Amino acid sequence: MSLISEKNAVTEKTMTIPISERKTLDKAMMILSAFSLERPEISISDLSHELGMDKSIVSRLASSLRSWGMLEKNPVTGRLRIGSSAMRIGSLFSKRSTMVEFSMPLLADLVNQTGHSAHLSILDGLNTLVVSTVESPNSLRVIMRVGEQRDLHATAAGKLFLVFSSPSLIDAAYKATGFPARTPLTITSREELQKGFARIKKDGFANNRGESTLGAGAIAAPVFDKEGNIIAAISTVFPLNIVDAHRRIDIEKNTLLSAHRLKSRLLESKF
Amino acid sequence: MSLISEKNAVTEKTMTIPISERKTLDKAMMILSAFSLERPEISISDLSHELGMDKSIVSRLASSLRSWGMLEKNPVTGRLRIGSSAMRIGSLFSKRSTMVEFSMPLLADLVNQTGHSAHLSILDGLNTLVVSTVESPNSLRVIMRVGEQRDLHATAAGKLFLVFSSPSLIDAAYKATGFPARTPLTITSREELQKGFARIKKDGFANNRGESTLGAGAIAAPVFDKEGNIIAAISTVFPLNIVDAHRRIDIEKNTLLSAHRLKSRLLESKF
DNA sequence: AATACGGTTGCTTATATAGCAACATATGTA
DNA sequence: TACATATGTTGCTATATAAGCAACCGTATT
Repeated sequence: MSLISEKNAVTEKTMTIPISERKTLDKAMMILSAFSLERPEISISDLSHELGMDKSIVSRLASSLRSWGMLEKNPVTGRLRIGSSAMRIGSLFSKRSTMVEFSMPLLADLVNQTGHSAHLSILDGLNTLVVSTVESPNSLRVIMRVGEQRDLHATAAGKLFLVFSSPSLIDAAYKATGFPARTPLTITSREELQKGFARIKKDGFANNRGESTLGAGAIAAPVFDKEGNIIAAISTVFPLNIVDAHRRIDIEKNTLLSAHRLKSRLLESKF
Repeated sequence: MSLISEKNAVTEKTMTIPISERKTLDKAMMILSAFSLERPEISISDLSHELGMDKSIVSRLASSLRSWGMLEKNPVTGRLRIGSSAMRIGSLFSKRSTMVEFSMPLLADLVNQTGHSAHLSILDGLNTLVVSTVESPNSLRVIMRVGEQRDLHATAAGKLFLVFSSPSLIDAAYKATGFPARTPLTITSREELQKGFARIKKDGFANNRGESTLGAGAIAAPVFDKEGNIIAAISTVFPLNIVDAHRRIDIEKNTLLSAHRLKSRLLESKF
């Protein structure tokens, strides 16, 4: 169920791709898509129940996927999990991998300076996609994982994409899902959201104060290519209650600086 | 051609998985596997020629894979490349993603201290697999990419797995492919390779001096879990001609330290 | 304008797969 | 020990599905 809707979501996002008609492949993709950060391991039975496929189908598809290294069996639990080939292939995701590598030391520096976790996101359809993270050594930290998809309307990085990329993006996002409330603080009105855009343009960075997760704040700065298009966003995320106005300014400054540095590093390479 | 052999290689590695009989899925996997760091973008025609499939098949499979976000079209060149879903799914590769995140700031520190690139590898079948890298800001540096697979016999990290994991590993690796020479300096004799193992056990780290790439050296230190099994290796890689004995000792010390720190961080979390 | 090339689509036949049931294996229970 | 339950694998056949061909479209090249 949820998988089918996810698939449709992808289709919606890209807009131009016809509904897939490769049923076998679709089933295999449903299996792969069933895994998530929350559920990294699933048994064949569970898959067959949840996806509404016969056990035998799941078993045979899983066997094929295993032979390709896309899935593997946890030798302890006997359940399926994502395999190394998936990682190897996934790591090829566009030339963006270059950007990920360049961002790593910059994010690490940023984390050292602010004491908070930092991550790099890109625009992926109608969501942001976390492509690189460095965790704060602090025990009190906000955790983000590579591969996570987040809202455009309720995150600092997302707002940057709404502000700095095509104006049709906000239309498309609004039409697709509206702006659902993730917390009581989420800005769910399109007008109110757009009211904040002038400030973001002026400042050159965006804010999030508990709009996505209660108690968590973020400051994000855009990374532009040489044509001035936004290609990514660097965010610093932190618990709101330990960041006062003074620290906030420090975070803003350092996050902006990191974004500029990443831009420079990308420009000086052929990218 | 090469793809079929790669598939067989995977099958050989895991030993227990029957040859896949899902033809449609196999073709889709052949397509996905055709992409690599060297060839991140391929046209449908090229795929159809190289994989010996009809254009129409590749076109339709690619269309399905695109609808799932596993592939995308570069809007500029019109060619296919790996999509965001592949990255999202691939990032789930085992709980090892936890390890990757923990390793990031440690690797960044290591790079700052030594001035050379560092990476984290795991054992993946009969190869090492690079799961995390931080590049040196230095222009003279050895480049490694996440997702790269490397030899057990010709890399510093690989030797660690041969020494510290199951003794059957070296048998399996030798039987499968022998120890092919990657450079004139590669140790291709099993006896000679094993002669070095005592030293590695005593030192607690492994070396590579141009055995994998001429002019490139590496020092790798093992990361153990609480049972004492090797679960990963941290390597520092560098151009041999700019590292004298003194700097080498510095690299050894810092690489070992990073590995110990990663172990500690993993132990203090539930991992 | 003509040609070549890359990509997509319609159609039909051959075949690969879905679904069932039987079997196998592991785990739990009386 | 035997019985019961749950999970995973395999054999079989009807039928849904994909392969292969050719036609077609669009774009670049001459």
